[in-house]
Amino acid sequence: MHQRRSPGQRAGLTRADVIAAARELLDERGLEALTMRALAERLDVAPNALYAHVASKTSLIDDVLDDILAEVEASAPDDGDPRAGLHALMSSSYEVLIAHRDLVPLYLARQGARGPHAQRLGQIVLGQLADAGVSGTSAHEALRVLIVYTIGFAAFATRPPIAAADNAVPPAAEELRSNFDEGLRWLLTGITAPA
Amino acid sequence: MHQRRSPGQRAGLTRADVIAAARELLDERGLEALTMRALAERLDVAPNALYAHVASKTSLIDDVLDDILAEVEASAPDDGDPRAGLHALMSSSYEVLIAHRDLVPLYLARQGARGPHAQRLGQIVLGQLADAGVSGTSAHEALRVLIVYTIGFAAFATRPPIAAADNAVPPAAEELRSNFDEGLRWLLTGITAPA
DNA sequence: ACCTGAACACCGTTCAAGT
DNA sequence: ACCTGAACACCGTTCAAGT
Repeated sequence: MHQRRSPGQRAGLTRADVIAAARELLDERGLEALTMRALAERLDVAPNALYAHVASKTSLIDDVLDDILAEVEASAPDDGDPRAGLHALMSSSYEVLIAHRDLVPLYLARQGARGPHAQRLGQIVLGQLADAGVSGTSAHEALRVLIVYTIGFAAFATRPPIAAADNAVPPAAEELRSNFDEGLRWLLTGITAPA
Repeated sequence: MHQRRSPGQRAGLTRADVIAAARELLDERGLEALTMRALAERLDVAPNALYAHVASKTSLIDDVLDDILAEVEASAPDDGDPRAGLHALMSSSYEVLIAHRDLVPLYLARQGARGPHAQRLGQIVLGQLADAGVSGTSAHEALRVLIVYTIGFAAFATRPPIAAADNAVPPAAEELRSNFDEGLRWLLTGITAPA
C-alpha cells in the first residue's frame, strides 16, 4: 500500500506521469479528491516527492486544464461557412467542458487556461472570424465573448438549476444544450452582422 | 487579542453579525483570508462558536453571495424601452460583480446564488422580457443566457488577459466594459428579434 | 441556545538528509 | 536530480462540558 523505497531510491516519475495521474484521480473521484497527498499515494510516492516535478498544486492544475483542451475538435478554417465552423468549434469546447464538470469553475477562475492548447484554439477562432469578415479589435472582442459565453454556460449547465423562475422545472441536459446553441446563434448573428 | 470569556458566557452574536463580518474580511483581505478561524478571531470568539449560527462554511458563503446581490440596482419594469431596462439591470449586475472580484468564481460555481435577492432579480428580468414580447420557454432560455453571460464576463474581466491572441495587449477595464456592453447588445438583439 | 477547550482528521509545503 | 522522513503552519468540523 505505502512506500517501498528508502531515501535515495527513485520511483522513476515524470512530470507527464503526475499530470496523467491527476486526471485519473479527477475522473474517478472528483475535484475535492485531488489532493497532493492522494495523488502521491496513487503514484506510490511520498507527498513531497511530487515537488520535484511540479512547482505547486496550482501550476499542476494549470497543466491539467490545458491538457484537457487537447480533446476539443478543431479543424483549421477551411473553405466552408465560417459561421458554421465557429459554431462547431464552440460546441465541441462546450462538450469537452461538460465532460469535466468539476473543472469548469477552475477554467472560469483562470479564464480557460493559458497553455499551448488554449493558444492554438484562440488562433483558430481568430482565423475563422477573419474568414467571416471580422478582424482587428472586433475580432478580439468577439473571441473574448465566445470564450466567456461557452465556459460560462458550461458552468451553468453543470449545476442544479437556479430557483429564479416561477414554478421552475429543472432543465434537462438536452434542454440546456439547445439553450446553449440558441444563445450561440444569437451571438454569432450579432458578431457577424454588418456594423 | 483573544477570548475573554469562560464556557457558558455569551458573546451576543447573531447570524447577521457573522455574515457582515465575513463581508468585511472579504473586502479587506480577500477570499483566501476568509477562514472560519480568521472570522472567529475577528468576532473575538472561538472558531467553533460560529457553528451555532451557521451550518457550514459553504452555507455561510451562500448567504454572503446573496447578500451582495442586494446592491444591484433593479427598478421594476416601467413603461420605458424594455431592452434598455434589461441592459441597465445586467450592467448594474456586472458592476456589482466586478466590485467583488474574488467572489466571481464562486457565483459561477453556484450559478449566481439561490437566495431571495437572486430570485427577485430573476423575476424582474422575466417581467422585462415579457414586456419585450418574450415569454414561455424562450424567456427562461434568455434569462439563463443573460445570467451566464454577465457572470461569465465578470469572471473574465477580473483576471489577467488570456494569451490567446497574437501580440495581445492586455485589455483595460474600460475596454472590457465596452466589450461587455457590445456582447450584451448582440444578445439582446438576438433575443428580441422576431423568430 | 450559545459559548469554550480540546481534539480529530485532514491540508500544502519546506527542510534536511540520503543516493 | 529525485526521493524519504519528519515537521510546520495551517484548515473545517465535532464532541463534551459549562451556564
